[in-house]
Amino acid sequence: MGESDEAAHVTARSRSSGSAPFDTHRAVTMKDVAAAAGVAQSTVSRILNDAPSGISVSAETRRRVLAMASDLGYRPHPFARALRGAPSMLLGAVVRDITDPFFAAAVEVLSIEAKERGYSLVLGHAAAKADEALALTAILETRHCDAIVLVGDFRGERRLVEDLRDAQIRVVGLWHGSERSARPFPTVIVDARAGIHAALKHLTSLGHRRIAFVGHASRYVIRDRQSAYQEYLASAGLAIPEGYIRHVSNAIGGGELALSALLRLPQPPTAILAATDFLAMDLIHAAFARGIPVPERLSIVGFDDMPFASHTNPSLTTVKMPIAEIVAAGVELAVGESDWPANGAAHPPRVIFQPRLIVRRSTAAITPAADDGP
Amino acid sequence: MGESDEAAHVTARSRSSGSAPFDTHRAVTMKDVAAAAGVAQSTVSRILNDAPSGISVSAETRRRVLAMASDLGYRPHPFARALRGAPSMLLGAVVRDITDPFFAAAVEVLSIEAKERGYSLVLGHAAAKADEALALTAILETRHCDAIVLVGDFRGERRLVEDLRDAQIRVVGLWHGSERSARPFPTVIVDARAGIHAALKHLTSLGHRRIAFVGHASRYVIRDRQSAYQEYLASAGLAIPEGYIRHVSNAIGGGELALSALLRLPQPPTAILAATDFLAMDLIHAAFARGIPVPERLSIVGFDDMPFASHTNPSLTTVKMPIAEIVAAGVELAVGESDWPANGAAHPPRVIFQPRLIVRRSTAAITPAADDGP
DNA sequence: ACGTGGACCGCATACGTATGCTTGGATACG
DNA sequence: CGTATCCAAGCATACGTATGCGGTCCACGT
Repeated sequence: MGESDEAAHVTARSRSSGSAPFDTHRAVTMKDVAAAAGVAQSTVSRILNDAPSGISVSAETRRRVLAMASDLGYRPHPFARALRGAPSMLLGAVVRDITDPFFAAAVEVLSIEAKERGYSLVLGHAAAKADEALALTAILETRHCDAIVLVGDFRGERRLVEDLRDAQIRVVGLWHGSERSARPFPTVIVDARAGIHAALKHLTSLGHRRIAFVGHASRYVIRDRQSAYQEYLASAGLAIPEGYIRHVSNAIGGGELALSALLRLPQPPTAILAATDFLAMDLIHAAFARGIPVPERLSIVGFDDMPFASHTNPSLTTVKMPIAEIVAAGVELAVGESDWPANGAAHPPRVIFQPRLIVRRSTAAITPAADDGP
Repeated sequence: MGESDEAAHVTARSRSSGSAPFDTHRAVTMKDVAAAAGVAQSTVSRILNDAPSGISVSAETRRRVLAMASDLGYRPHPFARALRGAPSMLLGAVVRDITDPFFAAAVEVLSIEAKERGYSLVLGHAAAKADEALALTAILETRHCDAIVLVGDFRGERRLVEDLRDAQIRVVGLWHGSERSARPFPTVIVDARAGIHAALKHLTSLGHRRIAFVGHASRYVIRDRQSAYQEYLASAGLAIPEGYIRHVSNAIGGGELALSALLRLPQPPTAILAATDFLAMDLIHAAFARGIPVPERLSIVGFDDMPFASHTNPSLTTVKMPIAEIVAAGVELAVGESDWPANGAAHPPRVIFQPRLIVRRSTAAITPAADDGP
């Protein structure tokens, strides 16, 4: 122990020269490279950046500088570059609720998509219950970024949206707003109405007439889905019995809550349209816990086609979000060669993708037994 | 159309003054604030930063400057600050495989934990099949960060680890390495051996004797779990029949592959230890598809306790990773007041957390029927 | 009246990089 | 031999901020 103790002291002393916590003896700069190669810093800069045009450097000098740069392990300092006006190659992402598996999946894709264009992703902060002040912080801190992409619907954060609209930076909203809502900046969305209608058409074609809706009412996106649900059933001439619309939180336990309420109804539904896959999964789990087989006595359809939707038991019939396409289009709008707003269009562009119904095993034709009520 | 067209032209012309894609008419700087308030830029800096000591500014000047700054909407320029040596408040995260739900969950927690300390998260790139060169890129691009945290085991990327060890920046590895492996930088890990042993003890106490292992062999972490599995069964005097260790990819379909191979064995297992919850879930799904009830005829235990583990059907018996604790400890090491390496310790610190067995419904006591083979 | 000190604030510089302008030298051309 | 031309590379500056240092003004003390 004594020996290692001594060694420790030596290490400690040899480290104590700097005030920085990590004793980072100044990274090597262009100046260092220049000095080592015996040229001016500007020359180093030109060589390393392969100056666009109008310059010229002798092959010998170039070789020497490159060798020195490599020897010394020179790395460009991104901040100094950005200070000169170069893009920071940082893409800010403000995500609605990062604990939501659906958004997590979106962020994954976003990360990959950004990478392919040479951008790194900066995760902004947007706590689920963020007050206005907190939301604002998200922008301030994201000011290093070349562009910001919103992941999720932020219509609820009016202040945030306004600040973003007025910000001197490109902003793109993914899943922000509906086809009918205003668009303060370019958005990429999905035609939720069409998706809901497809899901309901599927259920009615299986013979279902008593279809309930379970969702998280405090989110705009969910309200849109609910509207589409009501609209479709109305146009199909089907009544929505009282209590068939259940508002529960989009968290574990929400499904159980909704299901128990629905089962207490005089005429329980034979099918449930869940506003998200997460809720659908929770509903299936709750149903099994009560011994109600899905889909034999209760059909359940979700929305999103989140990563695990194909691996629940039973696998989930759902409406597939074209996540990859949406994110790709968003990134293109954010850091691609989009010509908005310079093209003089009256409104920011809005790209709308069509979702697709994925029929799996959580839905089945209605049976007499089910029709009697579970 | 004609009128809006004209308006469009006006817009286009009024926008065409700058070369920047977004015509960002130069953000307001301290100089602007200074000019507006009739003071020097340095004075503005002092006032806005509430100079630490030894200065003094008249209340009147301070008021005027603050008012001007607010009026003009001044925002500090993070790059310029960082150039002066201030921390960038950026925390780099290099994640093993962002498409893995377990890591996705870890990133979520990491994001929140970083936020609480005022840091933003920068997602580094580490494609699953990244070659050495690509891996290196991850650091270069992360150079803006104050610290880097590795999420996952990177023992396979030797070059990356070496570069990181020599880098002039704090690095922390989460889930990197085992209790016995070398540690090039501080790490926070979990005692996987203890976890595996607890899971196996649970299975043997339920009467299981024929226990298979399914995992993804190309990952170090999984190999550690496999070693622990072999070690325990050996010490318990249980043989591992040939073919009981199945190496499949940690992706959808891997479970089906492993299960079909196991069922073809002369003596199929009565229980399966899956190296990850993801695989366990896939195995359950595959079992149900074949009409094999879990846990009645086949017990399955996972590892990780990923977000959905409690909501599969049946819910998953698994070993719970203390994700929150691990991430918190990691962030503390990365950006907290850790005294390493200045404290002269011979090795970087290594924090080891204990996992905990969570018994749910995917495991059950062995039955005569199961013992006959599924 | 003259020095002294304190309160208040401006000047100048540095951080690392990119780039316009300039300079030195060599070569070519008249 | 003088001048125009071109290549190679250096000088200087700007980006936005933080800070050591120096300067001005006023009040006060002797």
